[in-house]
Amino acid sequence: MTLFAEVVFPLPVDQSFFYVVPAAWTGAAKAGSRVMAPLGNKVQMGFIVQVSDQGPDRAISLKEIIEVIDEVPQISEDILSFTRQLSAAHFSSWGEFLAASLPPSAVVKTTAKAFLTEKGGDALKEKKLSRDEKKVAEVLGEKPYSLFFLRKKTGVKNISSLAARMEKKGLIRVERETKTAREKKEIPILLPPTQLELDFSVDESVEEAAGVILGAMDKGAFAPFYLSGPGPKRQAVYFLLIRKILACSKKALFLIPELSQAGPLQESLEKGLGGQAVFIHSGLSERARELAWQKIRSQKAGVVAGLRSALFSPVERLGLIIVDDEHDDSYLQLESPLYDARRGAWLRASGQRAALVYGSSTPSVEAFYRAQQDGYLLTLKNGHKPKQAVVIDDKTEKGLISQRLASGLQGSLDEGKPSIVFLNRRGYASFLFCPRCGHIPKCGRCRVSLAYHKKEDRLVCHYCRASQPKIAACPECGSKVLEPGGAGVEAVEEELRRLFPQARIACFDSDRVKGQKDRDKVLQGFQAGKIDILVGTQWLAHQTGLPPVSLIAILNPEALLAFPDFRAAQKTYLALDFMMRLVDAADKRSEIVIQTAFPDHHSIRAAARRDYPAFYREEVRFRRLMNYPPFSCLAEVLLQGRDLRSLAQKARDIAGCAAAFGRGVEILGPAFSPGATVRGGKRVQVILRTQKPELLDQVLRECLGRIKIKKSVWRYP
DNA sequence: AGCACGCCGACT
DNA sequence: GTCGGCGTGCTC
Repeated sequence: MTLFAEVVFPLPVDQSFFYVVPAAWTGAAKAGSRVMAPLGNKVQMGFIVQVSDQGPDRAISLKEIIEVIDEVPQISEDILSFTRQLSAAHFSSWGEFLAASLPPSAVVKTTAKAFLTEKGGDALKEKKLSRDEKKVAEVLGEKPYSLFFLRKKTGVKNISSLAARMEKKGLIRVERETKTAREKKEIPILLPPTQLELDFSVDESVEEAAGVILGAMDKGAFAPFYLSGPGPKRQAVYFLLIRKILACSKKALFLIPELSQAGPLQESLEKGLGGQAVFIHSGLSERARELAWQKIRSQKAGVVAGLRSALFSPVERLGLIIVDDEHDDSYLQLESPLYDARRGAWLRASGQRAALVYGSSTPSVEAFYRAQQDGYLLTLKNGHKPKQAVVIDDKTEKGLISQRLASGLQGSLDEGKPSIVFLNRRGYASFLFCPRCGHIPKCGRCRVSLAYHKKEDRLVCHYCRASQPKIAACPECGSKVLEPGGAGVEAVEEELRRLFPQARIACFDSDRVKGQKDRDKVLQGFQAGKIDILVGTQWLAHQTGLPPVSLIAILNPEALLAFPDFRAAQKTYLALDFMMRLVDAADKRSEIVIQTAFPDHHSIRAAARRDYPAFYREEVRFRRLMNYPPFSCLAEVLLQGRDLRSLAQKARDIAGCAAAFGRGVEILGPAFSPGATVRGGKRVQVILRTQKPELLDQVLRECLGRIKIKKSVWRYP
């Protein structure tokens, strides 16, 4: 009897492949085993996901598996089933998810090394080679290189096909070898100076919430919860739950969205649980990562904490998954394999009959609503009211920095305390305009206004990053003056220097701060008190190791409201809340100033008062009125491609397919996606909306199953 | 992802 | 006319 294996590969391909299992391997070939199998003209590592005596439905000639690597399957049933569901939910590669659940050493990669042949050497001497061939031959003349380095050294874009052509001609020889991941340098987490743990008391609301969850955990069934309340109180609940998990020798996963919050958690996990906790993050060295994985796989880690990818840790006897700061969109992985770790946590917890606890002090509207409706919301008492912000109406002020803010900054300077000024706009001005004819220089490709960067004296397109020298005169009417509009961080920095010539001011944006070195230099300088005022974009707020400061100023947060996204208000609220957290709560004289043209918008007003319920009430009203999630189901389908014509055709195919479902499916678009051009490709978006989630599932499966194109799908709720 | 095949502009 | 650029499609 012939045995067949269905195999998936860690490639960005949402598809499985069938192979014949040779007699020699029939014993070892099991679902979850790693195999080496021929794919195209290479041998690739893949994962068996199913073994059966039935081949595929369609008649295709099958190849044989070359080798079954594992005697015992490396991937457990649980992980197999979890990743299959996750992949189906996101139209994302199953094989890539499986690779994510293995230590780097277990992911076999094939690398190609190129050697110059004698014939190639002769051809180089005799100058018989084309421009690119010559480059390759010259580089390989020194010594053999991998294709990866060959591309770097020669700058030839399509190096693999060139190498293949040269190999055919006998100019070079390409040897393939299987390799495990290469060594990486360790990046330590910058710990912020120890902050006072306010309000860590276990009050009755903490005990009550923990009691409810513990009760559900005792039953050993899947149970979701949403823990709404201040951070320290949530932390207290989490630790009660974890202690219980460890007591009955089960395991817990603890997810956080970003490294910037990792420091304190890592500390308290290590302090509180000793050797039981493993923290995995992107900064770990290969060796440290390997050790962590060994500890997880030998089931010695009671708690695995980390960012979204920790979700794939192969822990058995999983009893609890914590997803803290649920509102944070860092739970979305935007590169292949695409997924939403919040949805993933739900799938994994329900598959392994574990308790699931989402937590946040500023929940996403969709999740909060659902928790309320389905009766799994647990609210923790608010402790000390956090510091509120002073809101200044921009329209009544002249200049970039209001009187009120200037005096606040002066106060901080006088006391020798640090301040941060946020403005989410890079460069000096977001556009230039001609005061005589009103012309605004635009990017030829993206048709958006060009930003002016004064330091480089250039015009830059913030969409496609193309830049050009500043234009001296208006190209329309020849006027010699072009005026800046829409002030950016550079302009704020300039204005601050004018107002406070004696102050030490630095600017933190992606233009000025490039790479780890710059970053550390500025942040360490700020930590050490060598900078009085730090000006930055929102990027600054997401850095690890920022010390609490005595004045936070936020300029024009309303820019975030302009995004064409139904969650714009929520994003604005979250961004404001996030920046405001950096204020030094222990310093009674510290303050937060928000300068805005929309002081009455509900997200700005509520954020300034740190009043999430007020924001939620207003936002839910708006969502209901507009029939947005959570009152409908919405999927954003994003298509990527270089050729606009075929892109548009496929977008229309999808829209047409969805239209066949009739009135129950609302189709918005196709339209160009905000974000326009990415890496030489255009993006087109189709939004589908239904009332019932099952219908949306069905439509997506039907419409996206067959149409082959690089796509990403995000669903709400 | 990697690689082959196929179609268009600038060169021996 | 070819070379080589990129765009499209396939890999069991």
